[in-house]
Amino acid sequence: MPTTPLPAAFYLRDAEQVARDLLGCVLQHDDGTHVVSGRIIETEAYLGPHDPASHSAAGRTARTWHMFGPPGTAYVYFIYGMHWCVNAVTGDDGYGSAVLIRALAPLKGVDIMRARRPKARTDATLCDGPGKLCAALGITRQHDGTALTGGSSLTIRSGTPVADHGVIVGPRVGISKAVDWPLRFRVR
DNA sequence: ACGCGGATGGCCT
DNA sequence: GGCCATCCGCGTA
Repeated sequence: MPTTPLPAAFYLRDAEQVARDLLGCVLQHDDGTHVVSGRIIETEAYLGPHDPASHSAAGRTARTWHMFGPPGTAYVYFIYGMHWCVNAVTGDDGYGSAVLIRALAPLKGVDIMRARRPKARTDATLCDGPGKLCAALGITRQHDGTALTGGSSLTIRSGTPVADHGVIVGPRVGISKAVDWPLRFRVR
């Protein structure tokens, strides 16, 4: 029996809670030829327009359009002229909160990941960064605005739950505002 | 084991 | 024009 994607109701909660609960779940890309997936081991919450570090703080622009979409939407953006990053939109449609997927532990299609990321020296470094995991899974602009809840090639599915004592909470990285807000979650 | 800087391009002011 | 929710390689220990 195939696993089923997490429903929209899962994402219709505070970004902080969704970020915590996404740990242990599985991000999967099935392009029709290959299935590539990984267990989510690091996330960051971006709370909404009132969060200075959130892309939604600048309002709904062409770039940030899908961050304001319905819960369970993929918000994929291009950064530093080189890298893609993927978020899961949370909260009410139009609100503008999301969870950045920061790292995975490879599960399926490791050989495909290695072909897509020939510079990775070990399996552990195939997906241990937001740009790396998008490269390894083949996530690009084509996934921006698609539903993670099914009907698209990119989905998030339930996995092995992570106990509270197995979660490390800390500040978000790579940002210049609200640098002390403890919204980064990582599997120990 | 760190720290630093170049790559590289879209978007907002 | 400047700023990025990054990655990689090279330098110094």
